[in-house]
Parts: sequence; structure tokens; C-alpha cells
Amino acid sequence: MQQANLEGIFEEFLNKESVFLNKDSLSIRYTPENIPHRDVQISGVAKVLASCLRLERPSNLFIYGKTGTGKTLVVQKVCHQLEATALKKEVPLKIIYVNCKMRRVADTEYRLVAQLAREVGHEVPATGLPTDEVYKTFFNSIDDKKQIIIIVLDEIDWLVKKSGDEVLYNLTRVNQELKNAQVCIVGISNDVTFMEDVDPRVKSSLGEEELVFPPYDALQIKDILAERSKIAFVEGAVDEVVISKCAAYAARDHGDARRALDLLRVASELADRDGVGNIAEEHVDLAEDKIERDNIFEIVKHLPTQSQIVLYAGLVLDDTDKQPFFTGDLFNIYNELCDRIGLKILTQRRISDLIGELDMLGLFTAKVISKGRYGRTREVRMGINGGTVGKVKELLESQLGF
DNA sequence: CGAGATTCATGTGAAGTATACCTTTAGGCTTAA
DNA sequence: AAGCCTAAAGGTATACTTCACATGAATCTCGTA
Repeated sequence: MQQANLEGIFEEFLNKESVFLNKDSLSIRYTPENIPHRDVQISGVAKVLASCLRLERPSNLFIYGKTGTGKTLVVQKVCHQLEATALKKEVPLKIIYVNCKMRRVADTEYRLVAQLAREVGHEVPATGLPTDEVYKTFFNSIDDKKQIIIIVLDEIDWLVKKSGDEVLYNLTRVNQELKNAQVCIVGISNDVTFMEDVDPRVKSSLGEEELVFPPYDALQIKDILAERSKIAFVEGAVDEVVISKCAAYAARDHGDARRALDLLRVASELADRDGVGNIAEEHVDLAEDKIERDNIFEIVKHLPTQSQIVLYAGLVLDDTDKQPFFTGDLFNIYNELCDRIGLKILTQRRISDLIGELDMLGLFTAKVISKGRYGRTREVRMGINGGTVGKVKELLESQLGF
């Protein structure tokens, strides 16, 4: 009986007409042929980096703009082209791309440099070595021949927020130590104000050239979506109205094209699953919830256990009544929870830091306030909205074993 | 009544500790001449 | 004697703890109008 059912599902799936031609083109990893409305930025980046084709070190470049304004995409695009040209002209050029936000990959000085070393083919242990040693490993392996290295540090603001700007200082100085190779650094930041509280030496050196990516407006996002959907969907699967809606939603908060693409992709997946031949407006609404949920799930799932418990404690408090709550309240609940599942209780000092981290991830919204006579504390609210809370709670319960 | 002192709960920085892992080194064992 | 293996010694990064001091506005205190 069940077997037959399964078979039925598969059969149906195969017979069903899919809305997709090439679903990949909606994914964030996809690099499209041309990037609409970013000509200025593309040529800006290209002009700066082009000098490496003459074996001259390009100026360091610092790029900032909000999420989903195409920073990463543009840089990657230019880099690909550059690599291709360099290959043709036999210019020794290497481009290293590192995303600093990756947990446990590049979020400390040591780990970043270790990652760089790995990118040039030197396995480096996760701990144990002096940081200088790792620097040396990296330098030596790039300095063995004349070449230009372009290091792209994406989400560089994270790295600095977590472990200070010393890394950047060291990296911007590397050229003095290298005999053959030359290094150019491209920093990409979502935080527009990030440069303000950075060592002025780093600032002047990293910001030799600066480029701002303004947010897209609704019309531009529409263009982008239209372009991609030509590749992604079969004829007539997606309606003008749907695209407008996605664009409008995304433009509503700071012109985030990535969000628009996500909306369209998820909406179309939902439509596909429903087995209807085209995407309807309500699919977009459903998609909006789902994306928010999925993003949060992804973050929560990979949180260290202790942070998960702190988050769960927040959810418990959120459930009762108080919304904002304070560090002390949270710590009490946290204690009970740890007791319940027999986990080691960390100090309040540490929890305070963990709350800070959850705040950075957007799961909490925490603000240090003074309650006058009644002390100073963090005022914490949940950064997760209504419908998702329950699901996150379920997820945590199953992961933590409540 | 208002200026200044007090107070509370916790933020925050610095230094210390435990753990896991790394390299170096010295000693011991094996092996081959 | 040379080569190889092993275990101890000495070192590091990271996550966490301990200690001590900093914060900042509501509240208290006390001098003054």
C-alpha cells in the first residue's frame, strides 16, 4: 500500500510539468553573464585591479554597501575575468577568496591566516602553531616566485568585530616582507560605518581605493529578476505581477537583490511542489515566511550547544510574559535549563558574551541600558518574529533533548 | 527644590586556567654493515 | 653507527573562568532658598 503510494508520488513528480528550465540561475551561488545596473561598479573594480596584468601591485580596495547590493558578485565576476585574462597573457596571478563570517573557518586572526595558507596549498593544523609560524608558512609559499596575489576578504567587518583589526594591519604590511610576490587586499564590508573605528594606519592602507555599492531600487531589482527568470523558467511560468511583488518586497528593506532572488526561487519551488504550472502571488507570501524561517534555522542549527541553550532560555522568557528581559533573568533560566539536561553551567560573564554574539547574529536584539538605581544591564528582545518562534523552539528542543 | 553623592546589577577588560593540539628533542630500540 | 620510533617537554590557540574595576541614571541626602 505504502509502496504503491510512493511510486505514485514519484510517477506524478516526473510527469508533472516543471516550471523550471534552469533552477540554478536563481541560486545565490550563480554568477550570471551580465550584472544589470552595476556597470559603474564593475569598471571601478576592474580599473583598480587591472594593473596586476602589468605585474604591478594594484591598490588595496575597500568596498562597502548593504547586503544584496551585488558586492560579492561583482568582485567575483571581475576576478574570474581577470584570472582568465592573466592565464591567456601568462601573468602569474592568484586570487584568494575568503569569507570571514564562516564560523570556525576565518573568524580569528589565526584561522584566517591558516585558511589563506590552505588556499595556497599548505595544510595547517587547526590549533597548536604560533600565529607567526602560520604567517610564515603563508608568506613562504607565495613568495617562491614572482606573482601577484589578490586576497578578497568578504564580510571583513565580522572579523574585525570579533578579533580586532590587528590582522588587517599585519596583512596590509605583508608587502614589505615579501621579495617576489606582491599582495593586494580587497575588503568587502556590509557595515558602512565599519571603517570609522579601525586603526587609522589600517584605514589609510586598506582604503587606498574605495567603492560604494548603493542599494538597488525596485525597478532595478525587477530588471534583475526578469533577466534571471528568462534563464530559470519555462515560458509563461512566471507572471509580471509576481516579479513585481518580489521586487517590491525586497526593495522595502534596503534594496536587497539577494532577498528578491530568494523570494522568487522559493516561491517557484513552492509552486513546483504544488504542481501548478505557474507561480502565483500567494506563493511569494508563503516564500517570505519560509525564507525567514530557513535562514534562522540554518543559523540556529549550527550554533554551539551553549549558545543554543542561551537562545532557548530567551524563548522561554519570551513565552512567559516579559519582552524585554534582562541578563539576570536570562541567566537564571539558563541555569535551570543546564541543570535539567545536566550540562556544565558557564559563568554569567561568559553568558554576557554569548548574548552579545547572538545579538550580532540577529537572533537577539540587545541593548545596554541603565535602570538607574536598579543597576545596568542588557535589555534583550527576541530577534525572531512570531510564526518562526515556535518552530525554532521545536528545533532546539529536539537538538538539546528536552 | 536642586546639586551632588550613592547605589545597584551587570558591563567590560585583563589575566589566569584547562584543554587539545603542535613541534622539537632526547632516549631507546632496531637494523644493517 | 645509522636510522627509526616514542614519549616527554615546551609551546600555542581557543574557550572559558576569575578578578577587579567601570558605568550611568534612578534614588537618596543634605544644604539652601
